Amino acid sequence: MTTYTKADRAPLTERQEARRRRILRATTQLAARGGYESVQMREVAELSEVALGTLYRYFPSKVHLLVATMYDQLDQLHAQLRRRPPRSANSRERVVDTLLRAFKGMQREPHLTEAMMRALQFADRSVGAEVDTVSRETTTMILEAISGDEPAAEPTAEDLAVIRVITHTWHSSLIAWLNGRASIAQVRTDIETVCRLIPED
Amino acid sequence: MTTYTKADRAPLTERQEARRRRILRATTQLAARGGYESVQMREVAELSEVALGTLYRYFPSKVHLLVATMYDQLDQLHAQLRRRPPRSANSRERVVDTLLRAFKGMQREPHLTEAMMRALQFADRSVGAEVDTVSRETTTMILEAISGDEPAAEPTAEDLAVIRVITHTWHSSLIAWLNGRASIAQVRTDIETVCRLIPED
DNA sequence: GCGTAATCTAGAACAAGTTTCAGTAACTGC
DNA sequence: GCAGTTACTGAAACTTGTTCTAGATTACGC
Repeated sequence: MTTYTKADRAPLTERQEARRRRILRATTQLAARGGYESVQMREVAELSEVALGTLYRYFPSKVHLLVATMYDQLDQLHAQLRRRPPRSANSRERVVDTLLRAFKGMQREPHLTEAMMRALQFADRSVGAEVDTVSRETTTMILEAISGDEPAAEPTAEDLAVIRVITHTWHSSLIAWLNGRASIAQVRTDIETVCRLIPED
Repeated sequence: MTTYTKADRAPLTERQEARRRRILRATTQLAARGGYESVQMREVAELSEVALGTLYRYFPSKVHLLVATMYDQLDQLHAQLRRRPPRSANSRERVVDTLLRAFKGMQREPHLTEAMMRALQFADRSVGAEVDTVSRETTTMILEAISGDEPAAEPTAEDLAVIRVITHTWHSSLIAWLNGRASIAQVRTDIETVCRLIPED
């Protein structure tokens, strides 16, 4: 069993780590207030007390910054899920529970969610690595929900395909809700619908 | 049965209609050449021989412009599908065929696809109406594939949920491919996987 | 501690989306 | 066919993401 370490990055000095945290905190704060367009690079720099150039050295674009923020938030969610994992009897239910719980959290900070999701969807090739990181973390979370207490078998290609489809639905559906094109009930329905792809156990 | 008319817009004079066409053509051209970032509003204006202000009168933002382009392309695809509809025996297969055929078309113009898809995913509330239009058209296409030659029954809420999930997967999967994060085979797999939600008939 | 290289700062400069405005052209109702 | 309104043009201005520069600061090997 591997330990879950932070994503590998070039090693940072303490002050650098602190700067990085300040930047992410400022981003979260601004995003929570007004969503994607309220995250303005100059404001992030000012609020985190860092020069604009430095901000760009840490995160090479606004999208990188927001995807990193997403990873950060996802990490917190993941930790929370490990503390109190869903307790339903079958894997399908556990996945639905997991996603609905995540959704509930996101409803509490719709602007923040919007900012992160927009960035994630808008990301192009240059953000590939970071998006993959988020994607892997999401996959892990769903896999853990599927396995429950069990030893967590190696996922098959089929499993991974299903998880990809679930993730796709999860993201698009969330965006539709954030844009007022889908109701909360619809998001829930979509999640339940797509989770029917998980074989009963 | 309702006739399939063009999306309703304020009535335009002939020259206005011509301007609109020129703009969309220019957009398609630029997008096909270099994708989302090559569609620059000043260039679109110049290429379509229209003042920048006029461009903005017709399409209030770059995203509006690209979503309108998407609708336009979708319309052509739809017409083509009506001429030569998929002939498979069951609805599930027909939907898979439809989406794979669309995918094949998109592989021919990856930059154009990228531009339209990025815009569609990035669109916020202000583009809600236009995105809905695209969404309805897509839904119609999938519904027609499901019904085949049959009279096309009124879709149930369940049908619509499945179609939403399919559409979500379709879009996200395409984006992942365009960004080099998924292979063509993966897109195909994802489509086949999500289509298992369509009940056998 | 000292010299050197990497990092950080403040601020200007640049790029592309969007807005604005004064003047001209095209349509509409009569 | 004309008056009045609406639409179009060309150009400048404004906004925000991104890049660049010169000088100050910090980290690091010795």
